[in-house]
Amino acid sequence: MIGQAEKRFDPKKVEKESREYWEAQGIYERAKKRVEKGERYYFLDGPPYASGAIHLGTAWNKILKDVVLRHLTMKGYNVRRQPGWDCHGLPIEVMVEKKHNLKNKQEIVELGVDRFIDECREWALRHVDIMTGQFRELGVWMDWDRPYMTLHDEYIEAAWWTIKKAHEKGLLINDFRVVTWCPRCETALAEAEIEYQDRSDTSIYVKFPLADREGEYLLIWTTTPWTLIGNLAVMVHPDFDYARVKTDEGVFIIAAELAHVLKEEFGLNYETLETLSGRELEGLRYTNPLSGHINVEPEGPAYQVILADFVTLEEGTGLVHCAPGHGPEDFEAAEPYGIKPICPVDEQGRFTEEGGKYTGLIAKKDDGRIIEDLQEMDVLLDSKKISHRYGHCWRCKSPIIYRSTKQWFIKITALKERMLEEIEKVEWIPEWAGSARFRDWIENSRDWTISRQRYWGIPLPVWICGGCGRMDVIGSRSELAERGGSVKELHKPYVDEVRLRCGCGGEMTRVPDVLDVWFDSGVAAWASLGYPSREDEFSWYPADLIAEGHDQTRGWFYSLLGCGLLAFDEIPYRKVLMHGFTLDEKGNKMSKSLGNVVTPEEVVERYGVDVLRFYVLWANKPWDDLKFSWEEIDVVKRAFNILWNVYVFSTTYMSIDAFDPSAFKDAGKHYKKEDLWILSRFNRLVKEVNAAFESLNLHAIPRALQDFILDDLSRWYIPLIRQRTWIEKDDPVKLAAYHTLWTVLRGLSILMAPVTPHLSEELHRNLVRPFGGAESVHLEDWIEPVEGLIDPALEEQMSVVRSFVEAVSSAREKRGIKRRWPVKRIVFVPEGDAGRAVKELEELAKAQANTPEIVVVSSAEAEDLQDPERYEGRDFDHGKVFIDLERTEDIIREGLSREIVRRIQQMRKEMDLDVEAFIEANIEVADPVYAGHIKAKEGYIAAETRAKGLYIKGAHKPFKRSWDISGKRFIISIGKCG
RNA sequence: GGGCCCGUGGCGCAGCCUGGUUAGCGCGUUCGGCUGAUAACCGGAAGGUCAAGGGUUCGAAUCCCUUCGGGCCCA
Repeated sequence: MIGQAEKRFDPKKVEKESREYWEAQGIYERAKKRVEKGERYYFLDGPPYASGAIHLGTAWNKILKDVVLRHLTMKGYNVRRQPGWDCHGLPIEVMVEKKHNLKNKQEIVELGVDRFIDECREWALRHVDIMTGQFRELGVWMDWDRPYMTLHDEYIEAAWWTIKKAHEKGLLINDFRVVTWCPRCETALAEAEIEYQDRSDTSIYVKFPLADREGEYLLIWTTTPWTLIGNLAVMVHPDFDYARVKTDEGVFIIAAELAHVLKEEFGLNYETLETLSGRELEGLRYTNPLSGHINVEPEGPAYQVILADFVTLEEGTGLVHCAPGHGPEDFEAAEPYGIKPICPVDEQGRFTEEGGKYTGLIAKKDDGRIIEDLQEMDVLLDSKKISHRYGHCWRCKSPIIYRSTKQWFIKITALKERMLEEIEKVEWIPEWAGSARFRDWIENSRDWTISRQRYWGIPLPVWICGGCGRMDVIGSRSELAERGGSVKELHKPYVDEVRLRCGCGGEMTRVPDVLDVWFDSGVAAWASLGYPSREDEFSWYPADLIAEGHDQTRGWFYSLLGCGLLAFDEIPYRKVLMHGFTLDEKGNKMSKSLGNVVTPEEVVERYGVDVLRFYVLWANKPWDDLKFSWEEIDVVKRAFNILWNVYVFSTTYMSIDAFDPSAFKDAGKHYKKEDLWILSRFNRLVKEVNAAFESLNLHAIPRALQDFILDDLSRWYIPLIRQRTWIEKDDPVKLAAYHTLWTVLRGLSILMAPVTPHLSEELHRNLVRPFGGAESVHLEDWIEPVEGLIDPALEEQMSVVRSFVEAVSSAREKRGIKRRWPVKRIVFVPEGDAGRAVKELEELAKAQANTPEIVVVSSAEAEDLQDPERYEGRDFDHGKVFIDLERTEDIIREGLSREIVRRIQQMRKEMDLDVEAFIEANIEVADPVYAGHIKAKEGYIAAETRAKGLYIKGAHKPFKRSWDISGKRFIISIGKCG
């Protein structure tokens, strides 16, 4: 039977009990078992990086996923919900390096690569455990004991197989490329691994002397002086105008539009000699003043003016220095001219032998030395500090440099058109995530450099023959074995020891690189299914849904797409829910340095998990950024409190009466208007919630729930049935109210289960489970609306009555008449159908307006109500109400007795009496007229307050209070009976 | 420089796709009320050029264009 709920909502207690119940009864496993024959639904979890603790953003991410998946499970889908972990890569390497205080790669080798790898693995696994615990604490239901991890051999094989596919398609290329490079980590970085931050650098204006014209110079500007060593050309825009200007420092060539800086910045007077288009400057030869100091001869027609469309007039001089070895755009601009890059900078950013005079200097760091030289050569026009955005390594924060190196890359640009076709097949939520944001990213995409010169990652499965140079790509462990290579595990350094025999008789060794971690996660759609090592789970493919933050546009959404095209010529997911970032209250990024970080743990500590879950859905649309606010979360908690109060109210009476919903068969016959109304509202809510789930407009779910619970259920329905709950015995009028309330609460427990799994379980445990319900709310069938119960006409009528009652309240307030005091009658001059609404629902309208009589009249008949002594009128949306102010003796007696009742109830409560306890009461008032009033209502007062004996001016009872009612002094005393 | 998102009372957000009542909700402010679901809650009031300008339309917060401001990503 239904038990009395705890008076106070204690989320932690509720959550602990629900959690323990699930554990003890294996509810998660049973929920999966229940739908194992259902239609399959492949959800693919984006693997969080196993580097540390979860934060609010990752919590939000998993909560969104959990809500959607719980709902699908209740709908009967056989949902795959395997969590994933991104375990390789530089961040973990950096952690281990820090632990051993390692400065560079050489020291890793000295420590031992095998040991280093072991520690990286250990680090990853430990953090997977920690983070798993944190996700579990959020009530997230996933297969925590069988996650996919990128470090498993089976997973690595899937990546190898995919690389092999790329090779077969001719898309795996090994060539020179200008790549972003971290000199500390000594590796290439992907675009996704670069963080842009403001930094201060020296920018310089340099004069490049023209070859055949004494005293005439190209004027260039740069923020990276060290790259001048690799300068091989100067770029101009073909369509811009360039001016030859005469100054005291010589003749300069500068963009016509920017010539004014000569005067403004350097105080040089100038005179324009002629204006030429960029096109006319093409081929003009010049001398790089530093070229004499270096020890490398450039290939091709270097040191000339070349054309490039991307030159702008935003800053500088409109002539851009071109170092093809140190800028991808420079590289591309120089290529058509046959100018080959030089790159006299090694992995650590140090100038090599080729750097001649500059050998040993550090790129970027030693800009000052180069500037000094330029000064000495009298080609430096100016230098100044500027602040600009510059790329930094995402892990160690070192400023990146560009180097031209031989790297392995996927020629993804060849697939651009296919990618654009494929994204059309996907349902994007919101729509613009695909059609605009992702499309734009793809259109601007470049080839994907997948090789990294590091240790902790998936080894590149490429072996090259030392003899003939033949290259083989190995697709699996078994293929490796067939070629005679056995290996303990597929990581470095073990896999590096494998030598293969080449057809030419030579020995093949592995390319020592590992893969970009984005490639790891890119293969997740089949790697997590164990494919191609095994095929037993592959029938799940492709993924029905992925859900990640908008940063993944350039990350996972993209790597999945790219790898999907390599492997299966298709996009490997069908639907994408893209969500936002979590920000602080002011909309700033949460960061340790700003001290504004809010952790999921502290929110849970203060409010409980269900409130957090509800809040992150409720606060805004999933795809907008979430500004976390303690005040807002407090609002959510208050709403929970109100729901809990409804629950307490319900169980208080249901438990006293031992209400059994399953025994009350013909409830329908006894339903009153308000019951039908709340059932109509409830079914409308079900429709709304279902539509919101369907479209993944997840914010609409908690908002609809909250509106229903607060506005319809707590503020209106409960007051309407309050009188009925006080009826003694098994009156069907009361039982019908219970039954209605029970039906709504049962439905709510199911509707809310995906969002607030713990609280729902508590409601379900007490109200539903004992009466033929499933053993957990999460084992219930999802709820569908009953269209026949939705009654728009009744809802409209009720809405009229609500505003009618509000208008009456407003009129009362104006005259200072409390709601407790009845008014003799109410005259209503309706507009439209409003009169009918009030008549149809007259009984409850009278009760709520507290009047024995409501008269509906035409506006003509209302003419004689203009007496302000007698009537107070009020306009509202549906007409005008007049309250009759006449205070008859009946009214005084009624109002007075209700005042007394309310005081006695208050005193009962202060004595902490049971709701059912009986009392004796004594009332004393000096005025005999008032004593008479009370005497007249004796029966009513006694019944309402459960008083067996009610005395007027009798002996005092133990608990005595003095009250002022309508200016009279009353002394009331009560005592518990027997 | 490019792409995208956001801009609605003091604050936080719905509504916009699919144009049509007096633009909703919560917080806050203020006044009042209620009291056996109340360490709660309820109601009234004040408070809005729907960022600005232009256009389409009988009608624009909603559709289109431009501008401004904020954010993210890219260059």
